[in-house]
Amino acid sequence: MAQVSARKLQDWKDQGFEPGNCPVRQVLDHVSAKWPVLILLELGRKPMRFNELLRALPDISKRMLTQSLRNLERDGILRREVFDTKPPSVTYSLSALGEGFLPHLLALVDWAETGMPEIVAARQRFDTV
Amino acid sequence: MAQVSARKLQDWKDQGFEPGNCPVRQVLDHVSAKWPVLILLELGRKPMRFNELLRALPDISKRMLTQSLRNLERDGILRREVFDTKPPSVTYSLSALGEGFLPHLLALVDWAETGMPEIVAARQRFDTV
DNA sequence: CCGTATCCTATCAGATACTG
DNA sequence: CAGTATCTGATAGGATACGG
Repeated sequence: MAQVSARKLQDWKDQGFEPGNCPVRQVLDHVSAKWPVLILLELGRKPMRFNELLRALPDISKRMLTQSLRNLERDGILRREVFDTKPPSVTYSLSALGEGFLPHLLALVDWAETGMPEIVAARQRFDTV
Repeated sequence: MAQVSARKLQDWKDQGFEPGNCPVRQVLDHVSAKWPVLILLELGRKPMRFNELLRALPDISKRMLTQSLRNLERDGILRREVFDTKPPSVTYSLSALGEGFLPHLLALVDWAETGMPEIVAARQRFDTV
């Protein structure tokens, strides 16, 4: 594993990727930020409409929901479909790209859940010193 | 996969996990933030000293490096060893927990790299509309 | 060498009010 | 229903200077 990590980093540096201009990091930032994670998990269950998401995520604001959805849509991770009914309805769903991301996200969440006891213990040790 | 996602979310809600008080998210935030990702990738290659990391990550500031290292140390993801030589030296290395995280991180990076062409295309479509 | 302390700015994110 | 606009407080993050 260390070798993989080492090779990847070297590859990037060979290509002149400074952390600042790395396109991968931009995407990672979008998907791993506060709300996008929750949004993607919700949409992993089923496609949803705007206000449906608003209700499912109790303490998100409209502003943040809109912004997060736009970012994810722009990156092609989710799809936005407008039905010109009255009143209008808009549904959001994962794209193929988004579906491909979900397993990684769940694996990460699993890792964090599994490691929680150890992490909590580490924190207590750190804080009491 | 959708089922896994659905069950997980329901489990959390049953346990009264609001997004705001979710401990998993705190950890995820720490490891997925701007600098920690790069730090973990570097330490995935080999243990490193403070200034060594500073040189490896060209545009990080001391302040941010210190802060990021402390967060990761507090969560027990990396280990900090002080050798009381003169001048003093401090080395950072991944803990078992950190080693366990690395594969997930690399998988995510891989996903992002593989998907980049599609993402770039999606962005252009989005921006030209 | 390995940090801390301070200051200062830019961006993030919540609350509120308004629109097609 | 599905947003946009605006204002404001909180937070992140860079630059610089200093200390053990």
